[in-house]
Amino acid sequence: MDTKTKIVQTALALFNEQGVDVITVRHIAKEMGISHGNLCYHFPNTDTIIRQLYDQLVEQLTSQIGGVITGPLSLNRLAELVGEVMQMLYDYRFLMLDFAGIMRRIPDLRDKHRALVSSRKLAFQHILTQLRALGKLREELYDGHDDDLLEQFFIVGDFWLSSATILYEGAEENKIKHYQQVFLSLIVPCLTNKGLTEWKDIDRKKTL
Amino acid sequence: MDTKTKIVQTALALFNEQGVDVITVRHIAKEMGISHGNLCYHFPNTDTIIRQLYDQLVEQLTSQIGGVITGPLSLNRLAELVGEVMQMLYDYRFLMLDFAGIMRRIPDLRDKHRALVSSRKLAFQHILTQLRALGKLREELYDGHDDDLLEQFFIVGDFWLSSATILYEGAEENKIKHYQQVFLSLIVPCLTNKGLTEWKDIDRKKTL
DNA sequence: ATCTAACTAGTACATTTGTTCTAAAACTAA
DNA sequence: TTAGTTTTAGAACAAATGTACTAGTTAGAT
Repeated sequence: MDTKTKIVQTALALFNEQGVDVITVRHIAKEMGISHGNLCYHFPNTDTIIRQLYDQLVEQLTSQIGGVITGPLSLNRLAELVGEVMQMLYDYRFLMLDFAGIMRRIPDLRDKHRALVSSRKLAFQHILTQLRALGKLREELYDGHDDDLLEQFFIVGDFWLSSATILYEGAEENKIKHYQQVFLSLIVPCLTNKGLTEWKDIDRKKTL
Repeated sequence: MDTKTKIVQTALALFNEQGVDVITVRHIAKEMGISHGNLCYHFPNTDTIIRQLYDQLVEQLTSQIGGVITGPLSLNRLAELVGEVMQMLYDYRFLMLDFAGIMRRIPDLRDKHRALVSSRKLAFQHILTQLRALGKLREELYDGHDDDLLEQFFIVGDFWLSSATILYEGAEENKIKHYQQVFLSLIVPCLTNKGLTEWKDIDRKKTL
């Protein structure tokens, strides 16, 4: 395999295991069994690697989300999407666990992320209107509630992993499913009776 | 003022301004105009200072929350409580912005925080039952929805500041109020018509 | 007045980290 | 082959940091 991609992969693993703040180029080089001089030839510092990893994640996310908002939408499909996105975030969990710190240290990423959020915001808005058109979502409870809901999506979506490392005590393999449920329960109280029945139906099927 | 408390205060200011990860005992000492040897006499390292600051915050929080759950509860009082707690978290924002990292580095704090969360969980559960008894809160939409709601509280409550540093673009003095609104909007879709009218009434009064 | 403990300044040292440089090795194209 | 480019290893250096130590100073108790 290409040294460059191998560096990125090794870095990802180490970041996820030990945290992005304690891993240096020397650690990564040692883990790979190459000299750190060599590593610095490809990536002068860890921030460059982080940038690369972030780009990878964003690429995966946008293609995934983009695929969904074009197709037909059901609550079931929405639930699947959330699960898939969360799995991706989990694969790059080092980013999510130091989000604020990384974004402060690397301003490029902050700007890039804002762009990503804008696109995600549009996607979610699209989903809300579509659900409402299908009679599954209640009307806004007050002016601007949709915006508040979107913000909730972003906070829970970006920081469920941080919260999990502190509070979650269940089995690791159920973690994503658990927080998928927490995320989706943001929207459940906003469903109409029609939407709610559909939702409970999904739930029933899954537990079978 | 006591040197010890002055160290803690200076550290808090520097942590909040520049981030907990870039501030060392030498920085704090320099800012205070004392030798870092002296500072290390009082606090051998920054982690000890962080521990102290965390304890301060927890003390403030518990006394605040404890005061509320004993008294009579209205949605208005709940909104006030959320605002007050958020103000406290803002005063110690360095903690919230590196939450996962700090908790990983200082395991004592993680345990302490879990205890805090347990008590907060009870407090919130208490609030939910009380609101429901007063006919302001809808029944659970599905079995376990209250638990999901509590988790949402904790994620939004602990990480609104992190999200804000990345996404919030409004005026600094409106920040807390904005996220107070986002937090409270978690519960609004779960209100009964009675609760909703009361809620809108608060809103109307505030905007007057 | 004196003794003791608390406090403070400053020094010193080992590690770590980011960064740069040199030179050797491997590879590629003509 | 050969010339040039890319890749690699390793050394070297400055700056920062955690930690420990020494030696003064202060303040309060007896």
